[in-house]
Amino acid sequence: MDIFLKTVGAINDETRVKILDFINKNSEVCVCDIEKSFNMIQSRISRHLKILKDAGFLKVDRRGRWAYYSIREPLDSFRQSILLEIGYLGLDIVSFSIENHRKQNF
Amino acid sequence: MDIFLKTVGAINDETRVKILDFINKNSEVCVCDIEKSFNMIQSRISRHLKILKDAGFLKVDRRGRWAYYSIREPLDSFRQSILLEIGYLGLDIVSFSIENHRKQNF
DNA sequence: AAAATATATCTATATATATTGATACATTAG
DNA sequence: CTAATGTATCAATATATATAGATATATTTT
Repeated sequence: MDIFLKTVGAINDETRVKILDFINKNSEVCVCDIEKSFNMIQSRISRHLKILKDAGFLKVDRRGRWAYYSIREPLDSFRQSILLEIGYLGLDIVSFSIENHRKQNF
Repeated sequence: MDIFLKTVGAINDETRVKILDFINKNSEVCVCDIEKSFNMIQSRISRHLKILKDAGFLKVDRRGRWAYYSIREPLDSFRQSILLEIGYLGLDIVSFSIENHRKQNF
């Protein structure tokens, strides 16, 4: 029950639903990408990312001074159905351009 | 987004998850059945049932002085996946005996 | 080493939600 | 009609969660 409620609690917030959808559509993003696209202060985003990660939706990969967040794989069918449902919401694609630091990594 | 958050908010509560599972396993129950099985005061149960109903999980059928709650049909695939996941939680089956007033209705 | 950058965490406060007890309303029994 | 029963709603309070701003930490650049 605790894990279920943690999972559900994580998506019971408009900001986190949008962030989750954003990451799902952009494969891998750093906190600063979200910060710029959502126009929110960084502490708020970090907090939401932690909640989504602890709920089993995200994984983090720290490279250099950046923390890259992406959808955790493999994802169980319940969380998959949640991502699918969020996809149906038709949330606006937030403008997002790959930063210079990332281009250098490719 | 509003409907999504209402749906998710409805299952973001241990009591409601248990009530939903109870109704799912018992097909159709009245408020008093839940009251007896869960040992909770009636106003609390009515409030939770309203939230679950407004979130699209339940339907009510008023017959006589009783309000019978059951899983709404048809249920979309997202809510179905939620019920399935709740079923996996293996919540204890709460003891439940059909009341006399219900036997008379059959 | 010092400054700059990216992210995480803490603290105080604001906002939302759950609970209880009281009360209202509707239906049925006497 | 009146009392009893089942359910819904309201008001006050308790508890949980979100937010902003401050601060901490870790990495990289100079």
